[in-house]
Amino acid sequence: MDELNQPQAEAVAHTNGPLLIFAGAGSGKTRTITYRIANLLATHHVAPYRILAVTFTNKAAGEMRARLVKLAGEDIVRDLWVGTFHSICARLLRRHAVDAGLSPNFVIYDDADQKAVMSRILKEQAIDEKMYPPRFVLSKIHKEKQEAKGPGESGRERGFDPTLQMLYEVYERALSLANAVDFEDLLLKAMRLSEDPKSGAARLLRERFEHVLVDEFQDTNQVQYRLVRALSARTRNLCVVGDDDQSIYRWRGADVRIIRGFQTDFSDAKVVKLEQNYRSTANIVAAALGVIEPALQREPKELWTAEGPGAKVTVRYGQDERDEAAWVASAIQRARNEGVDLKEFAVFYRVHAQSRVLEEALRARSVPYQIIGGMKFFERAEVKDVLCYLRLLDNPASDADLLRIINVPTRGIGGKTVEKVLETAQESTLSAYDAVEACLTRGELGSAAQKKLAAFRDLIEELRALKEQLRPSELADRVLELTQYREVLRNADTAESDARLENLEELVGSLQEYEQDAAAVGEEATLSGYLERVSLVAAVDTMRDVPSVSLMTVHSAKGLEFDTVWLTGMEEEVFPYKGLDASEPEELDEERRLAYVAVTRARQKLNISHVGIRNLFGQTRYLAASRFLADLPEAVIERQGGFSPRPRLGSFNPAYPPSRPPPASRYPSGRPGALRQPGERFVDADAFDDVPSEEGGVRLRPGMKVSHKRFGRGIVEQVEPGDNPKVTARFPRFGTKQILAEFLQPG
DNA sequence: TACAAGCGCCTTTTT
DNA sequence: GGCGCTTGTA
Repeated sequence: MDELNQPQAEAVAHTNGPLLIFAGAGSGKTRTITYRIANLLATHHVAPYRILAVTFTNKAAGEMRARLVKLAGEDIVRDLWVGTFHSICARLLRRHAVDAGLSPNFVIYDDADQKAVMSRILKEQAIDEKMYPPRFVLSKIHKEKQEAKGPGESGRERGFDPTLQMLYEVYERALSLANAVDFEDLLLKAMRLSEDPKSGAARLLRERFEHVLVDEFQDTNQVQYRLVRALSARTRNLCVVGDDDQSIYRWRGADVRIIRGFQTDFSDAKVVKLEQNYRSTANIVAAALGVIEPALQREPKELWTAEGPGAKVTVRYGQDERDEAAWVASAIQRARNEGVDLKEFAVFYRVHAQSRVLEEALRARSVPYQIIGGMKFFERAEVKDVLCYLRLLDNPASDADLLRIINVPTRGIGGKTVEKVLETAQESTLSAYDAVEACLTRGELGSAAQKKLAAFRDLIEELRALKEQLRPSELADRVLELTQYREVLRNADTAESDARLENLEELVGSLQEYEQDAAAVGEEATLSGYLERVSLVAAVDTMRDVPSVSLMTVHSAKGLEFDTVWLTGMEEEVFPYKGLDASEPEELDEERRLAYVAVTRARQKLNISHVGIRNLFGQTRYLAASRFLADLPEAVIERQGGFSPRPRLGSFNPAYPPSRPPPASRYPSGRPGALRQPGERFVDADAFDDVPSEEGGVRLRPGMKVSHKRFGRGIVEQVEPGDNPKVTARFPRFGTKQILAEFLQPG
């Protein structure tokens, strides 16, 4: 215990009653929590299954477990409850499903599933999607759920018109019929269950835990707060750890006032402040404080460090995003040539859309990188398809899954037939799958449709029978066989269909891995268990421990640290992000906190960059330096490439003109079609020299990478010259296609 | 019914 | 620049 400083030791030793730990960035928070738990286990002999520790990501949970194994031993750690809010809630709900109004095999609908459900509802209710975009409706509903408001409780005074009200009700009914929950439901249902004064299950829950610990407490929402309060109500041993300066999930319902008001709710709470930073150099800490201090509201505290100043923070002004990417990538390449481990490098940006240019620059220099977030493995079309089969087998009531795979791979069941099935489901309040059966019995379909639908029903029934006898991974394998998914891809026989096949084999592999994990902790490997695990992976959970640079959004970077960090895109409208509501100063504060999180991730060296012109979302914009840069203390920074504090909109700062005007192709909206003449930019029919043309366009030839609006990236196989050149190209998700060259972009 | 093409829409951050 | 819905054709 003598390795801990004074406040850390206090936080470990205070084992009775509410405890609030304000843990500044880099103040040894994880270490403190780990020691605290170890102390509870070893000194106070608390049974491990009576300790609940909530972390923000599965990765953080894994790391905490790993540390505890060293301190307390594997056998003990196995019985601890460690996990994210969502995974803990899912676990509790499976145990007490009936009390929560679910069956234990409930399915978790992700964003795409939820949107599909809502789109269908809008169609059924004949509501114009333009007036009520599914995403908008869902965001309204989620907001209600985050504040524990049911469909009956969101009146007009909360900005809920009767239509929204109705949609909320119908959506809830649809999920309930499908035995499905969304992310908010996991929390809300667990909270309702644990608060229920009458239910026996609730009493069990409330008596279950002796100690409850919550990490990243500044990012909890009302429902999560009520849940942990209920779970710790008996002993009041609730330990919360967080830093209000790092609260960055307001848009997801997180309420920074919860941590700030904790002492009001628990007037006897012991408060400990960890303010010594052990992570970063003094210059970086000074930069971080410069960024956070102007925030309107903060809990009073001061981060300090005993470290030396270290290198200055580099602030670089660049011409455009390509220039920025080249700067980042070549610096990383140099460091790599000197033998530095790329694992210690990270590049941050505000939005995912900024990653592409960085990727290209890194790839051009053969620098290995990994992108955290963006398109996940489990969101790939073929992987999601097979998961939907598995989900349907696990829970046939799940309409969203049935609708996705009823004609995948294509088996001749068209829109008409599906419509008929849905009508039947609607009329008789059946699940879509039951409605399939009903349609077949009634025999109102044409004979071809009847036959095909019956074949589908037989397929699902056969698989359902197999489900009882096989392990999940074996079942997945049978799905690939019996649906002919594998066969269809094999027949396509392109490099890309091979890639899809590989993804599917990887999916089967991930099921096997799950079975091994389950065996290791002595649990039964169930399909539900696997599907739940897949639904609740965070972006950082997929981060691999390999020697490569990590690219991620600042949000994903929370809780991580690296020796060297590049913080890119520090411009007004990008960071702070433009869509901010000017009437809400709290939103600007949150952007500021986000910048603070970014800066405090770096241990040794921080590089910040901003540019004058940026292409984002297909628009070219002239950007001023982020206001947050002006808050960096001049003494700790060194500038490169000059500085443009506030260029006027639409003009360059005369001191730093770009060396060449942006190419015309950068103005898609201003000059549509200027470079879009078929044959001019993309294809030269008679000469296949790979000489880039003046405009930066490239001639197409076999073997070249191209991208298509719908099919994504692919490879050119053949080019058919002519006035209207045609190209045969292969696309990973769609196979080989013949496409007019004008619809292809190189790269 | 399947597929290619056309068109309009959006566009933060994520469990 | 990407996605999903609609339209036209085989």
